[in-house]
Amino acid sequence: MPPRLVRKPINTYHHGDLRDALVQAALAEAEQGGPEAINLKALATRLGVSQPAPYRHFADREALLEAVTAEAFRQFNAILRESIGKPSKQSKLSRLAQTTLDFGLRRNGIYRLMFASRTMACSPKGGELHNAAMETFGLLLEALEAPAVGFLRERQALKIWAALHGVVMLAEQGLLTGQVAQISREELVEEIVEQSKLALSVAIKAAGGSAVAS
Amino acid sequence: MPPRLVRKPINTYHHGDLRDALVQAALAEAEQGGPEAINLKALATRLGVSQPAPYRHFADREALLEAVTAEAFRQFNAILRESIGKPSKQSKLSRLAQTTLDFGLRRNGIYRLMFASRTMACSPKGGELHNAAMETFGLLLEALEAPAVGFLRERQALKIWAALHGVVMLAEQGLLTGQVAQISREELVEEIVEQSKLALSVAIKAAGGSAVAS
DNA sequence: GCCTTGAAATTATAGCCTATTACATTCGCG
DNA sequence: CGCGAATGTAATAGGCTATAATTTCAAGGC
Repeated sequence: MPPRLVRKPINTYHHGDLRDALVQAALAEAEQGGPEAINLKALATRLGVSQPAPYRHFADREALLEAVTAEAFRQFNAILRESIGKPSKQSKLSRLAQTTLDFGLRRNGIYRLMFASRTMACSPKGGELHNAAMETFGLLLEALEAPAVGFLRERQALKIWAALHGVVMLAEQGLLTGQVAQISREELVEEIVEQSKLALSVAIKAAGGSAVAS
Repeated sequence: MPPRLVRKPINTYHHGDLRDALVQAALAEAEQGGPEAINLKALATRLGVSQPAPYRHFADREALLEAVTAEAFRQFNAILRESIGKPSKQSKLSRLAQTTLDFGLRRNGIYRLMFASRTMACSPKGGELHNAAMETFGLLLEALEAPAVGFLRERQALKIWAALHGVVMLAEQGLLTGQVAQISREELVEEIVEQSKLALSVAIKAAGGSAVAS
């Protein structure tokens, strides 16, 4: 990304930084209502420009969504990175997992934009968005401190990712309520983390102790 | 559901069974393109009625989506029930899990309608849709053949559900590809199942052998 | 058999949103 | 200064949801 220069709107005709303003405003909008809450007309009006103005910067609504999603990933990855960076009694994986849960619920609209929208599903495999998501996965992999690299570790990381993602999505859909017990989401995530660590160490031993890397 | 009577469209003015026809047509549409592919105008035209005709049977688009989602759950639950019913070398849980994966990918549009749409998220807790989803969870609970009932079993079932759901969603988003290895989704699901069964038996032992039903 | 009644569908229309086209304004570089 | 590219506006088309007023039809009571 070329650093977009920010100019003051001296005269009202040219906004000065409409592109970024649109992305930020759309992100704020999506935070509450998710992808479907992003309305180009409303955004343009709010930013004080005419309705077609956004089309100077984005080919269509979908293009704006992509830019917003990219920005969302930037923020999310930064938050994750910070969470596994700071020293703590808990393990890196546990911190990353809890941070993901918190983000996924608190900022659910943005989370859905990143992990449950057509924008991502339709994004090509080598593209910016896919790479951003792979960076997220990379952080999870990093947080999964384990002697083994390669297959075993990566498979376990994928399983953790899936479980974590599933908890967030089910919780948001109101489906994480057991019939017998009320179960705390944080506890559930913690169990997933512990269970996964255990399973990985067992798998490593089974694969032959120090003969790691696949 | 009152059994809706099916009449022959002798004269073209009255369709005769528009409500059901709409649900079925919408379900077919969603199968490919998901919830957002459901277009009342197009459905009406295809069924040979005017655009406003659907509003005789559904208050708005959302109401149709709810009916379609309910029908989807009916089908999904029936398929799951069948999968754990038939005798097999594999465990019930394994069969249910693989069936879910298959359904979630093959009929992804419908799956998203059930588990990743605003329709479900906005549906009230005691309502038809929520109950249908709880029935799905009940089948998972049933498939998780374990001596323990209560907390332990339910928590483990929720973790499995989340992991399974996560695998389907991530796979659909094209995010289930590791950096090192190509991993089969079926294998991943199988690992989740095995790992979960193991964890449950460990937890039961730790909780005090036969002193089940925490 | 006719006539009332209500369900189901129709035509017409309004409103919102996306998107395009043609025109206007401004920036900044030579 | 002046010109071209970038940015914004006005006008407009097209699609989808939804509502209002009107029409068609089946069914049952008298």
